[in-house]
Amino acid sequence: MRYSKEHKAETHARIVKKASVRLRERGAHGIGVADLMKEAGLTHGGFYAHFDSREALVVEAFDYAMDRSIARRRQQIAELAPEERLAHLVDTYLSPQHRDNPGHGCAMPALGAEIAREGPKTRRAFAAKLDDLINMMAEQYPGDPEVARKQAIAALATMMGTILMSRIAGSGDVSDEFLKAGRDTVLERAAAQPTAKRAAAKKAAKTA
Amino acid sequence: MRYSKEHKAETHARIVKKASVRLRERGAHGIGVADLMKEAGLTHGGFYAHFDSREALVVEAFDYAMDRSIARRRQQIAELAPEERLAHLVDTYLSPQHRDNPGHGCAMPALGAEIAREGPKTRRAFAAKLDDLINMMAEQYPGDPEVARKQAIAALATMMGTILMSRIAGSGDVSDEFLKAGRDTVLERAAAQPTAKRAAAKKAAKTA
DNA sequence: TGTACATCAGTGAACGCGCGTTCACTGATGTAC
DNA sequence: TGTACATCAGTGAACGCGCGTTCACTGATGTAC
Repeated sequence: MRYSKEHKAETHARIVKKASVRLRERGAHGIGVADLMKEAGLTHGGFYAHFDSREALVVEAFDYAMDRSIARRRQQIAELAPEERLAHLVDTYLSPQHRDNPGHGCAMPALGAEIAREGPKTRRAFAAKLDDLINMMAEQYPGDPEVARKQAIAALATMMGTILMSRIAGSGDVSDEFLKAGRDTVLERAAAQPTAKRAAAKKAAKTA
Repeated sequence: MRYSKEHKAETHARIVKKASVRLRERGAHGIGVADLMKEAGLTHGGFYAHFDSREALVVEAFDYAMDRSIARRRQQIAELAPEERLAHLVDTYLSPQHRDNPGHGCAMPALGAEIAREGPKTRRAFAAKLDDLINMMAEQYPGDPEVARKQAIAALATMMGTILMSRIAGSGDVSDEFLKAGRDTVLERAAAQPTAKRAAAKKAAKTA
């Protein structure tokens, strides 16, 4: 072989990584193969030595983006006390930094609508990553796992919707107001959720 | 003139109306000028007698979509008792029908991410429609207008995020679970919100 | 160890296609006389 | 009222451009002898 064993894998990874940023910034249709390759320091012709099609790269880049952001969040909260973790997740997700840097943020609010229009096969791959995200979030809610899952789903929906709205609003006062409303609401709801503990107690009593 | 006075306006409106459906279905980049015109029963050449550019139509079609869905919702709730209105809005927004028919649904979860990437001028037009939506929603929350606005923002964020997630998940059990989690959460928050009345009372006492 | 050959990641020109936009033209109807 | 002209919404061919994809080629390096 021309290059060392890992060379191709490294190049491949570099393309995916750069693409994952640009796709979140510009959308799934917002950037071309030639630009994507130039971003990785290559010319467009070599693209098909790495990917079957442009679409295949989009899927890979999305998966990478989701895996990376979930892993990074897990690392961050691992250092915190359990009761501080949810607040950390919510505060960082609904921060001006996240709003203003879609390229390094959650791929769901950035690409979700475009993903929802893809075929079932592609959508299933994306739904699996959404499930990973829900699971990470559900772990932060104490009590009955079913209730925790429901809370996690609603919390994530609120977070994604808030980021979407705040990005439409730009980055002024109204946009900040949206972020604050989202943060407060998700955290107040987590704090004031009596059903979680009650349901857990009920379930424990039943199974005992 | 060749045609009756209102003829051009009618044609213009027909193009906008059809475009508003297709754009929500396929995304802002998902359909071309020629298809859009064919949809309205015309050929592509006539397009520029009605719009300065493709982009101009996208903005008009989005505005139309938002105005229409807000007006329709207002009509629907006008016939209901005030205490039933919020539940009606939430239930119809988070219904399988809405999830499965983006073409006739809310333009925010369908096009929001693409809109957020446009220039400030375009985005401001869209932000204005988002504000209309927030105002309509806030009217359904009793009590202090500031608190109502905050609740409306969080409720809408949850609703948009839920629709986004449910569309990614497709239309199976998991997707239905998302819709239910969103519905329950928004309505429980509204029911269990003590701050609204307290704040309103406090404000009333202050201004009196 | 040194040499000839095989491999294949990456290059850059080229292709085909679709899309936004332009433009000369049409022809039905309103208007002026 | 009837006739000639002006208007302009709509037509369809054409243009230019960018994009995804293909392909013949390159040349550095691994491998076989």
